[in-house]
Amino acid sequence: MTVTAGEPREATGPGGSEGSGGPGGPELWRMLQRAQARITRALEAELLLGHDLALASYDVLTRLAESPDRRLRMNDLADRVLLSRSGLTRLVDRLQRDGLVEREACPDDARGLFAVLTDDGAVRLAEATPTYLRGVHAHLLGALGADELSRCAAVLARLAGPPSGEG
Amino acid sequence: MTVTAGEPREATGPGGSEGSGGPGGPELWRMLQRAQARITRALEAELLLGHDLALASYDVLTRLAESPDRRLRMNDLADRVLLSRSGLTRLVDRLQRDGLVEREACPDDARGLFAVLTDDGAVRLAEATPTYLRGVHAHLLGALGADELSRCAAVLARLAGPPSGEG
DNA sequence: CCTATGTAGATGCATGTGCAACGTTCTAAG
DNA sequence: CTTAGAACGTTGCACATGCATCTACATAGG
Repeated sequence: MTVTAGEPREATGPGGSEGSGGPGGPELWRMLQRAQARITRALEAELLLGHDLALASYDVLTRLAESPDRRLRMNDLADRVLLSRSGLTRLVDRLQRDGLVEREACPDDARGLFAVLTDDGAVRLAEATPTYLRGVHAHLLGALGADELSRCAAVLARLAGPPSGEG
Repeated sequence: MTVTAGEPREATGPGGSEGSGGPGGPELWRMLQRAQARITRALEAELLLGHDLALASYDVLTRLAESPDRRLRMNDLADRVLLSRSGLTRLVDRLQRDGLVEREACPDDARGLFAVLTDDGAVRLAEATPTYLRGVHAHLLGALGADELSRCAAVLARLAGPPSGEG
């Protein structure tokens, strides 16, 4: 058995315009990973530097702000934020320590908890949002054309699966 | 890095919907994150389940296998693998514990180390590669058309920045 | 030779993450 | 009412990650 079972020996490189033949798969995936990591790090650094806010925290705050009554069940929040349940528990712990979020029991279901955006959290989010938006434009949109943008949106929508961002 | 004086568009305050005017920016970024996370988790789970190999480990093994003499300086490897220096140190530690990789001093530079793919590591990589490829096809290519694929490749190549996979 | 600056990796520490297990509460079945 | 099973959220544990720091080596300048 050879080591290179299905590995593309040597790709044509980033400029190669091969649309079929196979090497597109893993290579595309690598690039997707790289792109995501690059943008994530840039955004995280800018947010952290300017507002002491991690990207995940910003996401939580945003989701909460988007939701009616600024509140969301932990479970739903976890889905939107792309974190495990335990991960969200810890993150909300931290946010609560910082006074950006509160936990509130919901009367309907005694085992359910709401994460509620506090006033302080809303302010912090409002302060950080311009930085976030600026970062997204600089790192994502800056490298894209308008047509590519819409195309990617369609493709990514399929890859991202269930939206889970709509309420 | 200088944050160019971009136009913050609309810094929607708390409660406002950020998407008004164009769903392109943050929404696209959200989808990119979701897509990457989704595929990463699926791949990681499959690789872990079938071969006791984390995705990062698989990446390291692959990079090593692609390189001449199956070896790479730690620094170069860290760039390719999208990990910090310390992160790579720990990962190679684990890989070395498992006998998949070895460290070798290089004669040119006494402070430099090569990470070398062992025979065992090559076997393990060969075993895992079909799973990996299958996963990429299932989760990435399965949702894409051929034309979308090449388009995305071009876009992502730009977003991913320097290839850093080429010598 | 000796010192100063830069580079390659490794390590201490703090943090973040997920899995598995747990307690609690809701729902269904008897 | 009692019991079984499922769902919500939290916690114990191990692990992975990054930043700042540290050691060892390399290179430039005296």
